[in-house]
Amino acid sequence: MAETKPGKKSDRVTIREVAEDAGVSVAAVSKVLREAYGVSESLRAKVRASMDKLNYRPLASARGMRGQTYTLGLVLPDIRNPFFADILAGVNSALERTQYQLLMGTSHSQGPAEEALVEALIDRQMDGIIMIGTTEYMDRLAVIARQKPLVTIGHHAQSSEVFDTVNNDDQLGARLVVKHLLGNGFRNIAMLSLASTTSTILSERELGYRREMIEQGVGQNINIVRAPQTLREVQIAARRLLEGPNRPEALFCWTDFIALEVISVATELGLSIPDDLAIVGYDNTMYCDFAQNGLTSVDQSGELLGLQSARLLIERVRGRTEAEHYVVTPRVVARKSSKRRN
Amino acid sequence: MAETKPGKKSDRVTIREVAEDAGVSVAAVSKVLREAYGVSESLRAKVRASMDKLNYRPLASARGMRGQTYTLGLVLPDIRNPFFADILAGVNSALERTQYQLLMGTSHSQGPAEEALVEALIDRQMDGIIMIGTTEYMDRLAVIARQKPLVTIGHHAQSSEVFDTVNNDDQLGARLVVKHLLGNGFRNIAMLSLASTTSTILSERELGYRREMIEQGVGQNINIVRAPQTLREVQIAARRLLEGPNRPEALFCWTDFIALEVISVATELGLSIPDDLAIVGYDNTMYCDFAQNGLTSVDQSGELLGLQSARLLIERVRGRTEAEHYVVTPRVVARKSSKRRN
DNA sequence: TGTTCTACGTATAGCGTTCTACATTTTCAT
DNA sequence: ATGAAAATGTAGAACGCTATACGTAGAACA
Repeated sequence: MAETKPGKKSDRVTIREVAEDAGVSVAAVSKVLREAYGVSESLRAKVRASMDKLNYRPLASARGMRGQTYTLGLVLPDIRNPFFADILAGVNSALERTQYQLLMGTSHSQGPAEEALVEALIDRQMDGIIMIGTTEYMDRLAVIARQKPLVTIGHHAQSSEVFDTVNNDDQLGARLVVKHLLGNGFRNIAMLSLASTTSTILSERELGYRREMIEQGVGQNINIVRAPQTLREVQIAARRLLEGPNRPEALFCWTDFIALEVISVATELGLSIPDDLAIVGYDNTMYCDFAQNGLTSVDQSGELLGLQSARLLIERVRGRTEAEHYVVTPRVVARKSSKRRN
Repeated sequence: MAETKPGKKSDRVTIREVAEDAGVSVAAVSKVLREAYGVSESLRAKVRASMDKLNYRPLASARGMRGQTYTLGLVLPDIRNPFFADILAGVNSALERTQYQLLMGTSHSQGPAEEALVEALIDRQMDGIIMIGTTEYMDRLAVIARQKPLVTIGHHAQSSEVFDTVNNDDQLGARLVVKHLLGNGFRNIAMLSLASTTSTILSERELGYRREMIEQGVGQNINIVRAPQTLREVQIAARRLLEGPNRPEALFCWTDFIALEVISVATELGLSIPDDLAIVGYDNTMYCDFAQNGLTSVDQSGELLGLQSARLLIERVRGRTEAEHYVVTPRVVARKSSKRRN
């Protein structure tokens, strides 16, 4: 085993060597690889044997020059949000027995970074792209969709003709929360939302909250506080809300992660949960279940969302062109943080 | 704007078109792209202008066929552990102003999946790879390192000649925890570790815990419980430990995430923290700071680890061949969960 | 005035696949 | 038997870059 120039000249097995070993043409091997039409069972077996024997693995870049790379890209706004782990689990399980591989990138919730990341994924020849909680505008998404198959998760664009969407019914989710809280005796319900001009899921939730509050006759209590993404800002907003006059009896937070932060602030202020303040989150992530949190939350089944998005994306990669829109029905999972007042 | 066959024929600008627009050769454009030697200032300006004008972006796959892809791969064992978000932030900030792009994949803490993922990254022509908390054996890592520049985070292999490592001093970290707990009046200190045969960081921590316990004269209290990765198993192990005879006064958990789970179990059992049970985690993730957790933890500065690993990896990609090993000194961040007993 | 460098550009052969076009063989009605 | 159609295989031109090898000026030196 002569040591070559370190880290340079790779001893990779190529399709040509497989072909020689199997005594067939390169084209034949390629056909086997792609499971293309026109290969006899015996030829396939021969080639497969050679591939195994030589431990051959096709080079994705080379494949990408002509066809697919069998790589799907996932854009994540924020790796800190544990909900995304659920989605990811779903995506990965959908991809398990396929030859597709998932590669992710994070955009840190920032617009320009997200755009750059998507471009990077396109430059790297992803066969398709899944975008979670994107902040891009509709026209930008259309531009992306023109270049690569696209599925969004957590972005309401059911009218889109050019890409697929996967969502839960956010408006219903918010309505369920209001109903649940009212049913437990909380009437002065505020909502802690995100200061974003482009989040369609937030506007759906706000809409649901507003409508349900009005329909249930507590419209006068509507109070939406919008804070920026950062934990510090959320903390400030929560503190102001909880220390100010007319403190709400219950607070509906736009994501579990934020709700946990609010629990922390409330605890520090000496408030008792849920007696002084009920708290409800969204996503029903695993942290909700911890006894010290006991957080009531809306379950939108992240794993299912991930699974469906992967399924839709692969369909698109395989050639489907009409848009599909998948919607999950959310449900409230009640825990300590919103137990009936005594 | 004639609509081509949807999603197929891309209208990507190629290097050839840039060359034509700028009135130079393809080779010249390539040189500008790679910042290679032998380009005059005027030519560079001309080419740059054309690239901007045509909105040219090189195709990574094509570049990869001959040279670099300017893509780095990151292998994550488990996206749920919030500590990895800190590392990632460091890596990304190191890559910010470079032309390198980071792509991640998760292996769900499973050996075979991790190996497959690394192969997938190699097949996709990553210029280099960062592996976090790998469970691979040394010889496998050497095989990987022979194919691509490699840096590990959270894997003690300071003797490695073929890849770089980035770590905190885990043995010291464990010692500091024991010292801290003893200083706060807890003498019966148990350790909740991971059932893994390959984790070098765990064996380092166990070693540090053992040694410090002995050196401090409480060697008779040494008690290491090893649980598998899953939350359910951890819950069972924790419950057994806390309900059994000779319940420890303090429990040192191998990662914050697990410590939070233990807090949950202890709370459910009606134990008061820290009076009945002190708890210490590792990694000092953001959840430690939440008032409902107030978790004492060991800070190993994930962001710094990430930053350094990216720096080392790029150095390697650029040609360095001697191994480097970076070590961070950990420190205990004390919070409510280990306050002095009264 | 040569001669030798140095700086700057270009032509072009790959890199490892895919896929179209075509050639050959086999199958199947008639 | 006889075509026609189906099945199976191959050759070879791309794909968009990189990098080697080489050409050509002008500068520097003797």
